[in-house]
Amino acid sequence: MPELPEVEYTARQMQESVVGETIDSVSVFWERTVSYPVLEDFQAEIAGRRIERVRRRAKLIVVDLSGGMLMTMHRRMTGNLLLLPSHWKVDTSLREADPTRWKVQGPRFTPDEVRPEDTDLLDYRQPFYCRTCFHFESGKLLLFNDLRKFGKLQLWPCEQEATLFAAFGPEPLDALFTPELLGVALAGRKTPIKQTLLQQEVVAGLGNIYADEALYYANIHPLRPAGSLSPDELYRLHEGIVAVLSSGIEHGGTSFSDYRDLQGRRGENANHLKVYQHQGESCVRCASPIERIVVGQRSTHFCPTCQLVLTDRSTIKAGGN
DNA sequence: CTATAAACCTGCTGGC
DNA sequence: TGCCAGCAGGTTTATA
Repeated sequence: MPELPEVEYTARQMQESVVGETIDSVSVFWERTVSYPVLEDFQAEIAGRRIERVRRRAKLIVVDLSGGMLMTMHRRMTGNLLLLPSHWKVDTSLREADPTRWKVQGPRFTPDEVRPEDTDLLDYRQPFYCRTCFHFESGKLLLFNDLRKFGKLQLWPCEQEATLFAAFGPEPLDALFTPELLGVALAGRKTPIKQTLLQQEVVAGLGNIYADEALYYANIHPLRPAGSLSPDELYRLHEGIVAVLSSGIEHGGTSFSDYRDLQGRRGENANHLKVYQHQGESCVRCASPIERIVVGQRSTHFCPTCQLVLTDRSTIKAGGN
């Protein structure tokens, strides 16, 4: 679920609220969440380090730590970060009381006393799939929650950064990302544009939701061969990518099911999507029913009228929107 | 190299 | 009501 806007929004919240915190220790409740280095080294190496900066690259949250290390956090499908105030404590009693439930749901967290600022957090008093808990010296807790356990945490020396990010394409919200650069990345590719946009080496950070929305914005059919786009279509697609990602960040991300922000709140961007999960509803531009097909094993939503297959709409005079 | 499928996990939905 | 197959926003790895 978390694509660029959700990761960017959370990284900005972390930059606001956890810079300066020192990590005292890390509790790991699902070992495979830590994918590098081995668990014992991860825990030993990260203890005592101070958080100096939090940023984003592609769909990774990057936490710069004192002493020349960085931690990457990838949320995959259902991963979320949650910051708990210092009067909240972890309760691991379920581990012995109900091992089966513990393995699936993880620990629970409870406040010493309920304070006014806890309003959005009260639902979290039941276990909610916490996989890793960072204990700060201030007493605050940073949780990595992940229902499906696909998310990954890694700790690397800063010198490794270039290698870690080598396979990522351009950042779509960076000024260096232009229609021309997009054209170069897509040139010669015969696979459907929808599939190609999901490849992180082409553009970093797009996922299934925003790829569909960007193609709708640009009036491009998802099955168009990626290398067949005209200069005008590349211009519109570039514009669409920037527009839908910016909108996603502005509205705090898209919360269809699992995504929550650092304070446990939902994002509002689902209210601003035009085609994703709108199959059968009327296109807001032409009123045709939105269709859903499968492209490269992924659900794909589009307007069959606005996004004409294998047609460059720039050649059609004064199109209907 | 491309392309498709399977794997990693749990919860939810829809069909029977 | 109950059970089970199938599906979900991501990425990597294997197989053809």
